[in-house]
Amino acid sequence: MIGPATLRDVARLAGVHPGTVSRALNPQTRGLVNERTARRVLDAAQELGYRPNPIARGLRTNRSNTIGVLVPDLMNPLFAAVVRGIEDGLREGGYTPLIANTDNDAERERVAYEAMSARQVDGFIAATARRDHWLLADQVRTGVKVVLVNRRVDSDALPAVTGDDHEGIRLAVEHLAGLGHRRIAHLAGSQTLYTGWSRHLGFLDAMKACGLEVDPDLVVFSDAFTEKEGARCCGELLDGGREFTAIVAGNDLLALGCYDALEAHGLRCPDDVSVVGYNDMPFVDRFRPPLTTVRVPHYELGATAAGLMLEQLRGADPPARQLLLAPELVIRGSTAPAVAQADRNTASLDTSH
Amino acid sequence: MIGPATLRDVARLAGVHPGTVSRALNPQTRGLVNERTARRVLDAAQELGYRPNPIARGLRTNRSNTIGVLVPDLMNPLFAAVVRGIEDGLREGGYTPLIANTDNDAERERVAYEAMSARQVDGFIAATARRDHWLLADQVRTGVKVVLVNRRVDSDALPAVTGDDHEGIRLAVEHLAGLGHRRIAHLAGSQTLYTGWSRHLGFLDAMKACGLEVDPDLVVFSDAFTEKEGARCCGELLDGGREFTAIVAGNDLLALGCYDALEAHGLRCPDDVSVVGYNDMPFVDRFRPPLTTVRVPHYELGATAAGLMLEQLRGADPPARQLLLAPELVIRGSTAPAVAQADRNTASLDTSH
DNA sequence: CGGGGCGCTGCAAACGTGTGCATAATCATC
DNA sequence: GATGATTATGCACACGTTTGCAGCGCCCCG
Repeated sequence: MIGPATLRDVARLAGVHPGTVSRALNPQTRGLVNERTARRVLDAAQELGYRPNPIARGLRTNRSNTIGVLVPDLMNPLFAAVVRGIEDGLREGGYTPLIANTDNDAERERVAYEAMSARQVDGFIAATARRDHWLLADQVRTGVKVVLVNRRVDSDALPAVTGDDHEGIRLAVEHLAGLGHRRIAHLAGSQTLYTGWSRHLGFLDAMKACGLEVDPDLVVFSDAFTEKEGARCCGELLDGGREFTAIVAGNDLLALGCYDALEAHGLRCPDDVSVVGYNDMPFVDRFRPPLTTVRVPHYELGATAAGLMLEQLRGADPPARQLLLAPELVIRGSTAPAVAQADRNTASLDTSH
Repeated sequence: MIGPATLRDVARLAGVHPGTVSRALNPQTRGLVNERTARRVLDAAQELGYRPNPIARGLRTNRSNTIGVLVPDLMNPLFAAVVRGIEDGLREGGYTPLIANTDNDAERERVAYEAMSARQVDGFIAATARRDHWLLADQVRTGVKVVLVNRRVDSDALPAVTGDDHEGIRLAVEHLAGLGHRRIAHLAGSQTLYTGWSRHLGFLDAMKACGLEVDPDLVVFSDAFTEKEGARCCGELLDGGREFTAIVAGNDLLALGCYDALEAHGLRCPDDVSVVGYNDMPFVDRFRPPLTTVRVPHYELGATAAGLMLEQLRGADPPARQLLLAPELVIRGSTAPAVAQADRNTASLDTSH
C-alpha cells in the first residue's frame, strides 16, 4: 500500500467492483447504484482518503478540467487582475487555469496554444489583444471552446467579454467638454490591438455626440501601450505647434508618457493641458498629478469570462454572446476647467507683468 | 482518422511496433533503436504531425512536466515578476508552471497543494511568505521536491532563493547615515512573514554596524504589508512625539503609507522626514516624491528558483542550497540630508519671522 | 560448425478511470 | 407462478504511452 489510494483499493475495502466505485463516486452516475452500497463506498473512500487521479480520468475522458489562459503579460497589473478573476471564476466550476504569457508575440502564442492543446485543456480564454487571430480559424475548424476577454474579433463570431470602451471614452470626452474644453486631442493606442482600435472609434463618436469637431491633426497613433510611446506621441503633438487644451489617452501608460512630454516642454498638467487616462491602474492616484481616468472592472471581466466558459462547457452550444461591462469615470487631479486655465494664463501674465 | 495522431498511427505508417516508435522518439532511448528505422519513424511522425499526449505519458510515468507554483497574490506586481521569472526559467527545461493564488491563507494553500498533488505535479515552488510551514513537514515525509522563493524557513532545510535583505537594509541605513541622519525609525512588516522578519533583523545589525543606537520606541511592527498599515504605524510614531528624521520601511507600500501619515500631520517628505522603501515596485519613481528604495531582482529570483528546481529534478538529490541575490539601492527624491533639513527649518523660521 | 554475445524490435502488461454490455437479482403483472 | 420489466452490479476493454522481457537474427570466436 504505497502511494495514494486508488479506485481498486476503495473497491476492495468496500467489497465491490471498481466500476461500481467509479459510479458511486461520480455524482453524475450515483443514481445507478444502490443507496446503501453507495454509502459504503463513500465511507471507504473517506477512510482511505481517496482522491481521484485527474490524469487517468483525463486519459479516459479526454478532458482535464483545465482551461488554457493566454495573456500578453502577467506583470501588467491589468492582466493580473483579469487572471485573478478568471481563476476565481473557474474555481466555482471545478476548473483550473493554465496560464501562459505570450508578449503579444504570434509565435509564442502558437507554441503556448499547441502545448496547452496537447495537455488536453478543455477550452481557451484569450486575453491576447490582436484583432485578427488564427484562433478564430482554428475554432471553427476544430470546435474548440474559446472565450475572449478584454477584446473581440471583428467578426463577432466568438463569445467575448470586454469593457465598454465606447461608453468609457464618452464619459471622458463629456467630462472634458463639461469643463469647457473644445480642442481635444486623442493619443490612440496601436490600431492592431482591439482596445486601441475601439477606443479610437469611441473617441470619434463621442466627439460628434458632444458637438465637437475632430481635428485629424489632433489624433496621433502610438505603436505600443507604453510610457515611452506616450511621451513620443505627445511630444509630436506639442512640436507640431497644434493648439489643444486636453488629451484623451488610450491608456494610463500613454497618459503617463504625456506627463513626461508636457514637463519636457515646460507645460503643466492640468494647468496648461488636461489629461485623461484609461484603465485606472493601481497607484495612478499617487502620480503627480493624480490621474483622472476611466476605471475598467478588470477582475469582473475575468470572472465573467470564466462564467461564459463554464456555461459553454456545460450546455451543448450556447449562442456566442458579447458582453459589455460598464466603465466608470474617476475624476482626479489631471483635469481642470478650460476657463480656469485661461484665467490662470492671464493671471500669470498679469503677475509677470 | 479523427483526432490527433497517436503512437499507433505513426507505427502503422512506419511499419514498426508502437513500442519502437516510443523509443525512437524519446531522445533518452533513441540509442536503442537502429538509426535507419529511427529516421523512418521520425519522418512518419513529422508527416502525421504527431504530438505526444502528456496525459497518457503522465499516467504511465507518474510525471507531468508541471511544477506547482504557490504565490500569495498575482496582482502584487512583485509576485507577478517572480512568476514571470519562474515561467521563463522552467521553459528551459520543458516544464510548465501551474499557478495558484493563496492570499497567504493556510486553508487555500492546503487545497491548492492537494489539487496540484493530485495533478501529479513534479514539484513545488512556494513564494508564500509565512515563516513556519507545513510544506516543510510534508516535504521530509513524502520527499516531494520543493524550492522556496522570496523566503526561507527558519531551519534552512529547504533550498531557497531570496533577496539579500540583510545587505539591502544595510544599504538603506548607510545611505541615511551618510546623509547625517542619526535617529532612524523602522516601520517593520509582520514578523510572521519571512521578509518582515529578516528585514527587521537586518535593521538592527545595520544600525549597530553604523554605530547608531536603536531606540526601541522607534521600531514599530505592522500587521500587513499595506498602505493602510503603513499609515497607521507611521501615525503612531508621530503621535508618540518621538523624535526621528528618517524612516526605513519594510516595504514600498508601507513607505507609501508613511507619505499619507506625514501629510496628515503637516510634515513634508523629504524636507522634514526622509523615507526609504523596499522592493522598487513599478511606478514608485512616479510618486510624490519619487521613492528612494531598495531594488530586489524579482524576475531573477524566480528564474533562479526555477533553475534550482530543474537541478533538483535532474540530479538525484542535490544539496539544499540557499541562494542570496544582491539588492541595489535606488536613490530618488524621498531622502535628503539631515543637515539640509535643519537648514530648511531655520530658513523657514527666518522667513516666517 | 556450434555456441555465446550483441543489437534490434516485437510483445504485452501495466498506469487509474470510465462506460457499454451482460448478467444476476428483485419486482410487478396477468 | 411464469414472464417481462427494472434495478444493481460485475466484467472487460479502452484511452495513449512506457518499459521489462523475450526473441530473432547476426557476427565473432573458438
